[in-house]
Amino acid sequence: MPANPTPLVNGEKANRREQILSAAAELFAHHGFHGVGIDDIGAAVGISGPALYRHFRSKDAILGEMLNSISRYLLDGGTTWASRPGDADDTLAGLVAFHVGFALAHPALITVQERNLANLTDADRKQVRALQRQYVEVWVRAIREAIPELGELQARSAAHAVFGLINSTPYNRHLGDSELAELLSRLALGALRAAG
Amino acid sequence: MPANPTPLVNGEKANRREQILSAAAELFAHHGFHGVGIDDIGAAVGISGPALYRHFRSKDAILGEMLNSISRYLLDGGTTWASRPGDADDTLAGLVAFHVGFALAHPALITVQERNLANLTDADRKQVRALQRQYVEVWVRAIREAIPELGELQARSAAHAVFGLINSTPYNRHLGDSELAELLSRLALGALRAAG
DNA sequence: ACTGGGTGTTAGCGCTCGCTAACCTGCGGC
DNA sequence: GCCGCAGGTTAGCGAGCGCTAACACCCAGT
Repeated sequence: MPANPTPLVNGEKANRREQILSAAAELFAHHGFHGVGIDDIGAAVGISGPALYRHFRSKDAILGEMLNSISRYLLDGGTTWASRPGDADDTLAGLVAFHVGFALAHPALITVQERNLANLTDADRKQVRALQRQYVEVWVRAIREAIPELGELQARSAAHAVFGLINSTPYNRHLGDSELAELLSRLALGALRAAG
Repeated sequence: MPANPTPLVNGEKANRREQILSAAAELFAHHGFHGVGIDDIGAAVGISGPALYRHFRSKDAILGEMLNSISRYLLDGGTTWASRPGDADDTLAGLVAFHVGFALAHPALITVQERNLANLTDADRKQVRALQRQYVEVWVRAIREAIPELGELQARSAAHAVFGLINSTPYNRHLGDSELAELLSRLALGALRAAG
């Protein structure tokens, strides 16, 4: 896990840019990119409308920076966990726990990343897609080492399926955080084990 | 499974309304509700713009009818499978297979239903939510009968997680349909079995 | 033959949106 | 004590949106 990587939105004593990103994430998650106006985002951080342009070049740039930093965070964390010493099962369990932790801590970011890729600038989308592809590759390698009977394509499909499973956190607010984390991890690992 | 329930979008020899719903589903899935204009939808079925209002009262009505029919189809199918005679494991496997089949046949509808609930009219959203809640309940009951050591809340969370898993079909186009169906079913059942 | 409903067209209204322009204010550094 | 800039304000532009109005056409039924 990155040591102190741009705090990745926590809404507390963040500076303006981070405040804006945090508020925008929540709004985009609820209403979709096109459903949120520049004025809405401004209002959510106590300034009004065009003041945002002191901090971001455009509305697209807000989404771009948001998705880029999410993808980079996941890739960095995933890479770190994947390169830890330990056997294949532990590595996979570590990856699962890492992803579950993120999805639990930032359901809004999960939602935005899943829904708003298409609203990115071409350049931003290319970057984000590249990062996401690398993250998937990390998972594919880890899965195939832990469950060798899976082929490349099966492992990739399984990875996407497990992302879908874990990324259900936005719809999953009935259980306490730690109990949900436990459950999701068990479901994810159980699914993968059953794939072999 | 409903006998011959409004064909639920297949784009072939459907009548105008169904053609429109099918095209709109694809567009909404790719660009989001607000990212698609009335003219885009018209163009996709070979008519232009305002002609849509001969078939739907408003753009919101298109989305409303789309999500309503999806939810109703799932609930009907789920209820049918759940009330089949057979032991709890078979029932659960049937539900999984039913949902997998739908997600494979209609990835665009899956995407739209996941992303665009918030863009519905208040009245439509209430209806759709009610149908979805009932569908979840069907699953919760089936899960708890097959895996009695799960509590109500755990079963509900597991249901949402499995939906996320199966609904990964839009990102999952590398494997052939039947192989993917097989894999997703195994993953889903494996996850649930591991939850106990 | 005529009529009328069903289905299409184009023009254009009114509104909202992203963004820019022009201006104001508070404050740290010389 | 003044300057300059960071960060805020309001007014308003141009474009695009959903939707309506007004009109045209085809064809089935009498």
